[in-house]
Amino acid sequence: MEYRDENGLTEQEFLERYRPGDYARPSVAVDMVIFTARECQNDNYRKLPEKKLQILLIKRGGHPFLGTWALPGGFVNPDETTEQAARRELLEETDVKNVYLEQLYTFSEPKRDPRTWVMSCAYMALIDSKTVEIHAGDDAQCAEWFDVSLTTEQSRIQDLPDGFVSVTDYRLSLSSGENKLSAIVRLTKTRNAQGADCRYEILSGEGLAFDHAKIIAFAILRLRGKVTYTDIALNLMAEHFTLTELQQVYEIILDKKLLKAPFRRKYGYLAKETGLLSGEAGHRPSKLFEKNWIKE
Amino acid sequence: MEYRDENGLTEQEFLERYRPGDYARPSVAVDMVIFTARECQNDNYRKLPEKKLQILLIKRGGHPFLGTWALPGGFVNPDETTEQAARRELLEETDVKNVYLEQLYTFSEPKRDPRTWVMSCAYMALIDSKTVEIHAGDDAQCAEWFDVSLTTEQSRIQDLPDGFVSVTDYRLSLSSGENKLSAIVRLTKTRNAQGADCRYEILSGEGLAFDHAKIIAFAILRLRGKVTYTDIALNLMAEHFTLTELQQVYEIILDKKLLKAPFRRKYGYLAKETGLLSGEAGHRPSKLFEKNWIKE
DNA sequence: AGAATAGTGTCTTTTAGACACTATAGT
DNA sequence: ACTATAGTGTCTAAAAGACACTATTCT
Repeated sequence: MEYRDENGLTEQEFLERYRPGDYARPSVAVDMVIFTARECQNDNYRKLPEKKLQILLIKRGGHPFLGTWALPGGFVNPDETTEQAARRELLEETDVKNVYLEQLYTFSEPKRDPRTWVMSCAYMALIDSKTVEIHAGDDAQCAEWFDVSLTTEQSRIQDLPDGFVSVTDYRLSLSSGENKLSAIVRLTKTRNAQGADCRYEILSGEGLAFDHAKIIAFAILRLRGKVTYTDIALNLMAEHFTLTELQQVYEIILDKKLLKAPFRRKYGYLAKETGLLSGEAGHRPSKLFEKNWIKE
Repeated sequence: MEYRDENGLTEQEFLERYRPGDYARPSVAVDMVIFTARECQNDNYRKLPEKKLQILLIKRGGHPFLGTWALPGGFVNPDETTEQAARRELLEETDVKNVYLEQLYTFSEPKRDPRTWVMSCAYMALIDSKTVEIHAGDDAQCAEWFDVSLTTEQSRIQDLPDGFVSVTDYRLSLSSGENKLSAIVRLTKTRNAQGADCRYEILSGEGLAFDHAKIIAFAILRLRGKVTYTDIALNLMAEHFTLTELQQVYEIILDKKLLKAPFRRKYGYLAKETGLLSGEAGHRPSKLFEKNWIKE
């Protein structure tokens, strides 16, 4: 292109002369909500182990929010995309190289970090619990898997002349042995002629750093939303799995029981028979399947 | 909180002494894909006006990409969220204050802007074409509404031992009178044990600045995905509308014809009767409806 | 034998798709 | 009367929900 601008410069010349201005720039971090579905121990040899939805949190070893728990993450370098930064951090924190990674949302409240202007590009990662090991990172005292649940505490809808406002308070609960964290995250949806809006706020919560309660709630709602119409749940499964295990994963994500027969009719196509059988349980063995990704 | 860190500082003391380090920081911009559904003129007095899906583009008046067309947008200030920045820019560019605004994705390829490290937090805005006026912004020569379409040019799926790779080439076409822009955007989806990935690249394209072809394609695919299971399309409607108009909006978003009766059964609940009737067309008048937002 | 899970059959209800029909204002 | 759209009825096929039934392994 040989256009010249009002100073008579070509693009090449312009770029050679270009100096970044003095505009303020934010730091940009990535924060990761790393989900896994882990089996708990069981007393009864006959019963199947229960599954729990878990996320990885790191205890902060420095200010701010010293002593509280935070999502794994770090700053983005100038030579990488946010996704590359997320993968790099994931590799530092865990030993997992290949995972499902999805960008969620960029949180940009100017005061979300008390130090300075920091935006957070949040990612959701899904990994098979069997392939993970935790590495304690540099700036972390320790990393722990927390059982996580998000339940509706209260929900109100108010009609407007030409729309409505709905306010839902979610309780986010996290627990790992002795450590129990909890927060209330409010989602306010407004819809009328004056526009459409969707706002998250943290009403209360102890023990979680920054706005991470908001990010976790956002991630769970996204996961819940996508699980029924995508194959996203397969990313939480091991190489071989039973249909009951797949159903358990759906149940912990959706936080409700499902009926067996309709579940298998609806989602059975996500699993491909391998000919293998599970065994050594106090009951009939089940077929082992492998992932059958939806091709599109 | 009265925890002290390894230097014996409380959080308060730490923050007072905190100086931002010398880490490189990106500039962060917002770019907006502003959709509207506009009626075209018609020759036959009997026929209904056709609707077109349009987006707003601005002709660049300076380097880089001088003379090409770009999405409206601008840099985020330190005292605002990306969403506030998007609303501010929207108000500068058009006179629209209240719109549906949804964050799409943060594009962060280090070289996406030839000047310097600039991330773009992309937003999608939906507005009723009847309420918009265009203001030419400061740095813009002119702003125009472009008819937009995204069609599949080619699609290939290759099986992997434990998954697949799918490659879809989309043709993005934009036109506004004499101005015709076109680009091919490739979406590569990989899914196997080595991870799950979804990557957009611009294969070819003239006349669109930066990576904006990618952003526009992303926005259209998001809009298409959401229109069938949300009330998002209502944001493109005027205060009063007919069911046929609503169906037209679905058709231009999905880029296919729909049957009338099933459409009305499925989406009729999005419209609330007003008792009003349209008239002065060469055929039977139709009921005028108002928006009936889904409450949840 | 009995417990616990694996896996299937079938009924009902709901929803989607296809198409045909009737209704009505304006020229 | 004719045109183009408005609006409805109905048939079929597919999908979702509920529940009951049979099958199988290990202690």
